[in-house]
Amino acid sequence: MGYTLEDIARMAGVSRSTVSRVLNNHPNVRPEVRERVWEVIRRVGYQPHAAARSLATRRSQVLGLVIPEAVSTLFTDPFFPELIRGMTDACYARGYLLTLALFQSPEQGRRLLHRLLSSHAVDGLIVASARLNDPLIPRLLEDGFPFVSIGRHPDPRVSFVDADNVAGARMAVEYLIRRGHTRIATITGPMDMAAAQDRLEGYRQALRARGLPLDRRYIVEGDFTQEGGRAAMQQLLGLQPRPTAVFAASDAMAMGALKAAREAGLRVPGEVTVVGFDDIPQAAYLEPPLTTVRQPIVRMGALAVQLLVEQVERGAQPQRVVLPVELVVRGT
Amino acid sequence: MGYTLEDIARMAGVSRSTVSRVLNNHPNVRPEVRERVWEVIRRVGYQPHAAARSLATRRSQVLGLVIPEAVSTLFTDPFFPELIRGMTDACYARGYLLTLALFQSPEQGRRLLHRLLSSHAVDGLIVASARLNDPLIPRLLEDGFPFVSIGRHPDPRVSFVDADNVAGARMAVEYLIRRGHTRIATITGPMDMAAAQDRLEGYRQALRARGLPLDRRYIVEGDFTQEGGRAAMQQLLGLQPRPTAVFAASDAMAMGALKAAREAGLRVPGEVTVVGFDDIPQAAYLEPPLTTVRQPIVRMGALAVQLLVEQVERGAQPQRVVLPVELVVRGT
DNA sequence: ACCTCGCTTGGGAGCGGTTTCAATTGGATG
DNA sequence: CATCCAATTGAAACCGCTCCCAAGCGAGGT
Repeated sequence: MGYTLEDIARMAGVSRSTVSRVLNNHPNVRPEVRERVWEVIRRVGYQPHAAARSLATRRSQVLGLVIPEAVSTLFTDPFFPELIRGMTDACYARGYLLTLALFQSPEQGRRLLHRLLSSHAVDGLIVASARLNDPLIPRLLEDGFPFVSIGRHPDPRVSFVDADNVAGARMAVEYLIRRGHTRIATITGPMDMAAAQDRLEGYRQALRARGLPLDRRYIVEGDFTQEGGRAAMQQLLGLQPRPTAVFAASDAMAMGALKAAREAGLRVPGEVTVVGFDDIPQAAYLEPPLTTVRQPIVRMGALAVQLLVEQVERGAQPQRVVLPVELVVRGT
Repeated sequence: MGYTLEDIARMAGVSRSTVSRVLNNHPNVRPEVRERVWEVIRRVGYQPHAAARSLATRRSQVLGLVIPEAVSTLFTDPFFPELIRGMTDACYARGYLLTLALFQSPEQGRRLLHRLLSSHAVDGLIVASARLNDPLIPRLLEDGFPFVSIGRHPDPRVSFVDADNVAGARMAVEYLIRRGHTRIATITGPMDMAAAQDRLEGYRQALRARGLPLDRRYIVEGDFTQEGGRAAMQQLLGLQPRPTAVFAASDAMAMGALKAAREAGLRVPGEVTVVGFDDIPQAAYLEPPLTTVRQPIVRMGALAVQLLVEQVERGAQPQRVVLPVELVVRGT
């Protein structure tokens, strides 16, 4: 606790500069000196002072995870913990730390963001699934600040990592079609989120590909929450003819839909079938177990960190990565 | 982007020192000068360079949230997001940032912790519900490093914030007793966690207080997960006489228990009643809605930050806070 | 034997703040 | 009007690291 470069240098009988070179793997150090210095470093468990190093390198070795207020209500989704797991591991492996920027209001968001950026507290940001019209992203672009978005963004300057939501939704709906359903409804997410748009697009593509009619009334907007799914399902159950299957754009909404169906006295499955999206842990435990679409969330987090670090350290160009998803067929 | 103290000083026609004094609210600055300096600071949106300040003050203004590997499997619980919400807000309000230390293995944990501590990257840590025998806490104590535990710890030198698990469990079991149950079983958490011990203790107290017998076979250890709850319930259902009610020490386990009961062909409620603990969002949506115990998680997070900051900034003595919980009676 | 050149090494100037200390100022006091 | 003291201000040292630059060194070439 409390050694400095100077101390290590003295103990190893060299200068501060040499110890610094050893620490940073500079080539021009005689091997035996290098070893002698490492010896001392290991022995006393020396770690360079983060702030001092940041000050000199103009790098904080910290990344930030931004969760805008618009999605912070979804924060209790298991999506975020998994994302964070993927991100922290990738960060630590590269010598970075991960800090949280959780906004509860636009005002708080603006203030915190300003502080974060202009105090040089973070080298780059990962923005978790903002709404498409969130002012956050234009602002970061304007500032030229390195960031990666989780979830696609139309602007070509934006790096992002996304799951193939279109394909996932298509697979889910095709599955329903193969099971013989023809009156298939969907409960979408908030339509200002890319994931919601893409899942709806996948639904449309699947119907079109099989030549099924597209009934506007069968498309109801939800908000990715259980309660929203329930409300949307109640609306669907009032239709004539009633849909026999529903593709919910999230498992939470699928659970709400199931509840609504049961409350209406319908047998599930039997009179109505529901599939979801996300593969949250509960999905397997529902009665009946939910067929759903699994995204590689941990990988997405890790990849986002990788892209961001490349951007920060080597000024890499914007990259757009879409990862494949997987249909998980269960009881329904 | 990129003003320094020097720049501000020049623009305001004063010296670096004076600007520093203004920023840090030192008393001895003439009011008109102070105002003139603030003027400039606001106009250009100046923020001091975090690393430079840290280097000089020997404070990073960053707190860390440690999630030991033992509980990182529970990370998908809604418990953590809520805790984090409470913590981030409290941090921002005090000018701190929150960084994550998520361990996936003891080895990774040790390394990261060493790096965190000796690089002065964080001023203090909040340790999320470690197991009682986790070597983490003795180590922090030995280093004299400021930290607060979420969940009680026997060592008197440890500051902690905890929910009143004993009372919560007692309330849940008393509720079952009032409903006329006499054969009440419990599914506990891992017994090396304080919360699990305390909830079991509450169960015991309730039975004892009402003069009900304590049947060892009615106490089965789970692991706080849904699957663990299911397995434990299967064991309970094999007993003669079968318990008519079960207190599960977590909602996740309660859900697993419900599933096991249904798989065994039992009516719920009716042939068996289940209550839980935690009040996770799904609890209200179960069929039937789950009676459970709610902890003030957000407040716990905020309070932990407050205690930690007092410890860091004013060297406050260890404090132990236990917050009241609330029984949420639902359908069961 | 002398010179060049490349590899090692150490010295020192920052990086952008805080804080000590001494100098200056202005008002109160005798 | 001279003296003293507190309030205000600026200069400079320092926090611990990186990196530029110049000096020292030995090897290879002539």
